[in-house]
Amino acid sequence: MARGKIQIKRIENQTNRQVTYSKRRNGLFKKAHELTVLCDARVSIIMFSSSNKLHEFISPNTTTKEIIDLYQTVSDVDVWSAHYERMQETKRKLLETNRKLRTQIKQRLGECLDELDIQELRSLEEEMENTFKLVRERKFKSLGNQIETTKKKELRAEDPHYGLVDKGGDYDSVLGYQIEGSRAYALRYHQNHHHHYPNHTLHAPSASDIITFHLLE
Amino acid sequence: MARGKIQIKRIENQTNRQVTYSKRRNGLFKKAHELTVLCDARVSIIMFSSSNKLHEFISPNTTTKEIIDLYQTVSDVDVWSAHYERMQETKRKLLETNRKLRTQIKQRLGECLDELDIQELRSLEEEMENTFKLVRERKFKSLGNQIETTKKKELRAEDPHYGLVDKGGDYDSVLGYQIEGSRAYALRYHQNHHHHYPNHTLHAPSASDIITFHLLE
DNA sequence: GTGGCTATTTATAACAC
DNA sequence: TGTGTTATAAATAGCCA
Repeated sequence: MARGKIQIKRIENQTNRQVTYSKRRNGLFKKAHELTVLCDARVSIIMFSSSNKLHEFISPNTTTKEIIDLYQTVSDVDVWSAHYERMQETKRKLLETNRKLRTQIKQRLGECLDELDIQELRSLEEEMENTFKLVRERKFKSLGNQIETTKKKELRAEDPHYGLVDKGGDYDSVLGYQIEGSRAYALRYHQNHHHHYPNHTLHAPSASDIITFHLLE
Repeated sequence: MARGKIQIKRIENQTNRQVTYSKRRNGLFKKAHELTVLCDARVSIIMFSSSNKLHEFISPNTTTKEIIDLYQTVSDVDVWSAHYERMQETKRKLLETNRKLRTQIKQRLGECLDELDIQELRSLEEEMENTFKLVRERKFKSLGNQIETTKKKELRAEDPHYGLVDKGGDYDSVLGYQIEGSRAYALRYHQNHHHHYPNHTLHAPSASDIITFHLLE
């Protein structure tokens, strides 16, 4: 018998509280189940007792994970906000950094020069010249190494048939530029011209040079 | 009047179902609230109607996020894994792209040339020369514009005091080109292992797990 | 989609085993 | 701890606004 009006107030007696928790929990779950069936709704109840024991109810034909996923999608209270927003922010910054890097590369391909002022143009000009020289040097060195290697090889093979200069003149056809990267995106740059290098006696101009940058998104 | 025994079976009448949903939902929430107060428990109810409308109850002094976090920790249901992994993958790709972009810029500054083969060096050399020319042209054009502007200004101001050549002759001493966007990002993952409770199937941890992403500079 | 109303059905507090 | 009983409080279906 429910003797006397029930006070909605914390039950101080530990035992009574525990008993009430158990009974009312069952009542709540029963109601939830009825609601599910009667009204064709999906209900998730997650509860922790004062002693931190977990009990849950979930409507048949669904899962707690589903409900929570849906909850997150539908509600603006994104439950996972702390992590989510931090990761979103990180992503935003990475994309921004990425964008800047792409711009810089474009400028080094001679594009988007409108955005630069005179000082920047001057610096970029200088940079291009410097790097051009560095790369040329490096190329010579690389060529030299290859020639050395080839020379030694040929000597070892006792095969004096080929001349060194001829060997060197054919290098353009030796190596194929390998394009790495699957998801080709962003920027692609094809070049197809001959170039004359006034101070460059060793250079053997190729039929076509192709430079391709595949930048992943 | 509760006329007749209630059948726990889907209410086919759309209107009645809606009304019952509304009323029973309130009843359920009321019960949940009472349980919260009487038994000092924490309850989260998330429900979706048959028309996919979201309704939720959450005990005072807590949040749905708290409950779900705790639920995830205690139960084996990894509620966030899908989102988490998706974002991790995105971040990983962005960082990788970033790294490649940086490498390309470095190569255009004459660094990291060791990684390039002879063909790549040749292409890069050509690129540098081309861009150098383009930038130089652009610079001249820009300078020309400035000189024109200055000339007109001075003519208008009737101030022949300054020579045009002197005006333009000092540009090289101005600021160098700054490469920006060279910040490095890194990701840290902290997780406190929760306690193991051998005798409890489900129990709340005393310390919650924390996942933190640090954006490093 | 609420907010009464009322006859009934349900839930449950207190007690007992 | 759990389970049952019972007097009473609450919930609520159907109806009207």
